[in-house]
Amino acid sequence: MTSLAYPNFKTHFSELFEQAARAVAPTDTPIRIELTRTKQVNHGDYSCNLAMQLAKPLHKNPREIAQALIAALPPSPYLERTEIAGAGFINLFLKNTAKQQYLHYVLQCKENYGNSEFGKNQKIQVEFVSANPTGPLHVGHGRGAAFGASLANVLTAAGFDVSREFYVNDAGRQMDILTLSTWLRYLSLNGIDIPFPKIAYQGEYVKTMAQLIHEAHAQRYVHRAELLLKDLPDSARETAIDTDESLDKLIVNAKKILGEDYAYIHNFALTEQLGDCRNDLMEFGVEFDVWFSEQSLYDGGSVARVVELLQSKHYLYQQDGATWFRSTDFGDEKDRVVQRENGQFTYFASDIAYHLNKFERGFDQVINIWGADHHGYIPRVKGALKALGLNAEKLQIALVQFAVLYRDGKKAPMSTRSGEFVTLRELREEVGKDAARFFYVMRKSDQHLDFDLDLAKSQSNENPVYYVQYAHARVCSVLAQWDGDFDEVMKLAQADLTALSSQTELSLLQKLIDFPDTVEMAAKEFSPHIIAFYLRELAGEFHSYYNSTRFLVPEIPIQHARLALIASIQQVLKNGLKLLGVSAPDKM
RNA sequence: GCCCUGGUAGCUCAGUGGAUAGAGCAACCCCCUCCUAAGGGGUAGGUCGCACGUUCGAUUCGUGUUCAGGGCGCCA
Repeated sequence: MTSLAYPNFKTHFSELFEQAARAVAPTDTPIRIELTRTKQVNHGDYSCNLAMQLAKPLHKNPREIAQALIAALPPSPYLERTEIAGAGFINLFLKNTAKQQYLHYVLQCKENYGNSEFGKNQKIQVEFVSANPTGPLHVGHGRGAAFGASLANVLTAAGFDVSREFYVNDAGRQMDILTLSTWLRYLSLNGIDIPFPKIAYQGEYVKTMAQLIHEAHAQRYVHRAELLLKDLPDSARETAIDTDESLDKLIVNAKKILGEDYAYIHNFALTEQLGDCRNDLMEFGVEFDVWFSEQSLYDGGSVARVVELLQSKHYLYQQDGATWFRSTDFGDEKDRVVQRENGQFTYFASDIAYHLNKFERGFDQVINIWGADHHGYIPRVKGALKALGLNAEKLQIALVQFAVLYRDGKKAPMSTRSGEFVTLRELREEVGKDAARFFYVMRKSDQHLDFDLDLAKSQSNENPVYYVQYAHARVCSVLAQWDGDFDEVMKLAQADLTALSSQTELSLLQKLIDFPDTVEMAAKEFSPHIIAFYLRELAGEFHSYYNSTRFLVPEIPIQHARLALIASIQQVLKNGLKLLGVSAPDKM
């Protein structure tokens, strides 16, 4: 192998076929070079269907075309032979030496192996989680977090310039309800008891915040109950409020009574909850580059401005006192309100401003990760972008289905009512970060996920997380027992590798070669689960190898060659697990 | 009613316009004087929901149909 600037074999062969096609077919023939990995060993390593594609435009027998293509194929130092098979497949057989020498490349790249230039450094934003900071994250948010973080890692590895963003809904009515809830709990601590509204935040964490405020400021925010209940029906003194209308009145009264103190409680609750959320996510291995405040869009006038902009483009109209956006012009089912009768902008309005802001920041691509229950929201947001004259294609929405927890074979309740929901923190405490991260991305994101808590906790061969991690630990253990030092492991990159010639070894080599393509595929398809499946397959082949073959054999060339192979496997397992946010332990 | 998803082995799920449709679990049989058995080997298990169409070729694409889950607020 003269050039150690190791190519991606798929790309390399694609280029050769491109040239061959030009020699065989007229230049204006539309061609799509498709190289796929074969499933069966006797079909070689890669397969190309070009001859069958060309059969129609060239009016020739595919096998005949295949022969012509092979004749026109420029020579490659990595290619052992080609074969025409079946209806006209061209099967490519890699040289064993090409596969063996490839290990040098893997060991040189180390933690960078698997990375590619696929994304061409394009700026891409991934916005995910973006949960209301009104309480702890629950297991539904967990899936969005695990998916988004893994996707962002995969995109980074595939050569994109990724920015991870959390949109903080710090402006809406939900924050007002949290503020009110906190204050009511605080009043209760001070002996002023008003029946706690059924639709306010019930969780214990609200009481905790109230306690903290009480400890820091004693009676400073105490006011008479009569003032708070002004304009509300007399029944509110005895029975808890359960309508949105009454709750809104309470909020209005609270703002009036507290004046500037309202902002204090609001900010206190926001800071507490956001801090808790950030902390929770950090412990889950999920971090963000940007925390974007919704309130800032109001403060800076962006929301009002974007509404005016739509107005000037005649996409808005008045009806029933509200201002509507003509989203039906862009394929939505109905028009949507941007400004309510009471003058307040809707969440949709700030969302338009937010998306405009994203586009103004110059991303080549913007990805929103939403819960699947938001799918009906897509046409109106894209519609708004089109109305603003922006390229809505740049925005892609990845929908994540909910996860359903199973315990003892039965659904675990996941209600958000009355504060009794399973939090992400509880899940992490129960099954651990690694199992949670892995299980969340084991399935395609747009599929329902059955999360088996017992399986995730089990320390057995049934647990796929341990299966992969164990493969890594096993390699570590072998390398630890080898009486060479760490520098010698590096020197393995110089080992003579021709000893790696068994079917199992060649298959493992090919599996390692596949890793960058797998990462690229996962990035292209927004599908980190592909990495999880890949890792399980690689671990499986390794375990099988481990059981069939001894590595620490007396013959040094064989020993070094095998150690180079398992060291490479170790590296790829580690790199892959890192993409998923799962640790690669040395010992288990 | 309209709009999304999905229906693949007993269960949970991958997969692809192509060559004999895969994995894990469960079931059954086997393997530790041997680098971690949290492992491995083997057996068995399928009309890829149903029908029609496009194609040289469909489990994959399209249409219809059926079943299941979700979504359709001046909520976020």
